[in-house]
Amino acid sequence: MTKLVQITQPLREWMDVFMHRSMRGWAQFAKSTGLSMPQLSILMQLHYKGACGLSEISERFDVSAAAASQLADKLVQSGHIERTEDPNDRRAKLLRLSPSGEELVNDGVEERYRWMEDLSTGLSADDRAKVLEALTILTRAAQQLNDKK
Amino acid sequence: MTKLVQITQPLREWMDVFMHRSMRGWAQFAKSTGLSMPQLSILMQLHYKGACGLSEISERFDVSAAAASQLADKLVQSGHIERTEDPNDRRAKLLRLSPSGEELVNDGVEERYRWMEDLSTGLSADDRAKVLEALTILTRAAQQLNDKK
DNA sequence: GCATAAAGTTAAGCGCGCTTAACTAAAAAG
DNA sequence: CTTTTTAGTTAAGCGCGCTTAACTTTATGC
Repeated sequence: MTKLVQITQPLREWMDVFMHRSMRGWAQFAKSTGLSMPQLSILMQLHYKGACGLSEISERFDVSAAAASQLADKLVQSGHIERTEDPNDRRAKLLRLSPSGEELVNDGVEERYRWMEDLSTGLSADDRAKVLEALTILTRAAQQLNDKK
Repeated sequence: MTKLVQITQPLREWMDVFMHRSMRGWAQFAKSTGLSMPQLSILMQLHYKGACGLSEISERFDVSAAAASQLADKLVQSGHIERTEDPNDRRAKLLRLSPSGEELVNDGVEERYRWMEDLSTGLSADDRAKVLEALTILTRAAQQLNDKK
């Protein structure tokens, strides 16, 4: 237990800093692009998980099919996504990022990365190596935790 | 430059995992409490930065004074914050978390922490020590970066 | 002391995200 | 081959967050 107590404090401090930073950052980015958070979330989803149908959007974001359809509509109209027919199922539509949508998400993600990269470039080579190793450990642990559940 | 290239990849992977996780988590938490994200953000603010006036809310969230006032209204009505007079300036109001508001934010924060603590408890003592050290380094670096700007 | 600035409130109005309900069309099940 | 399920759309309606505009009250600057 003493080990856990020891690690708890730094863990929490880091999470506070990082969560604050990234949430603020995304909110600002959304505002700067004129997108709402739900719209931006859909773009992010398509970026990270690839093209999918509307029902998948509706499920992952826990909203009605109608809501998903309407959100997608706006994103099509603003040119950020493309809605094509699914060749395997003529009921379904395939949503995918348009080139401009892809660029937009990339810009947002890059902006977010930049802060952390600035952080790491200010470190000594030694510290940077430690951070690198720790993040690799954490990322792997997160994947394992995800797989289990 | 090779050092930077080396660290870039793990940094980005970790950020992807962590940002995803925390954003999803907060969105779900907001939904479960019946609060909107703007409302929750104000509660978080009061939690981390302490009581403040409406003008400060309006400034930090980049919304009009009217918007801030109305949001505060709802939070008062739902019992999450208290709006009292500022003894030093009779124009100003002081917003602070009510006990129930404090509890709500704490619950949300705890929930967020838990994931990361679960992550770290799955690690070997050795890895945990490395993570601990790295996060301490990063937190300090973040504070320095903040101070500079 | 008087004009100006600052803090907050209230009201009208707009777009958005969301829901339910009613619908079309295609796939799956029997 | 008919019934049921699944994917998606459209329309009506609601609450919310936000803005501008008009206003009150208190503090500040000259």
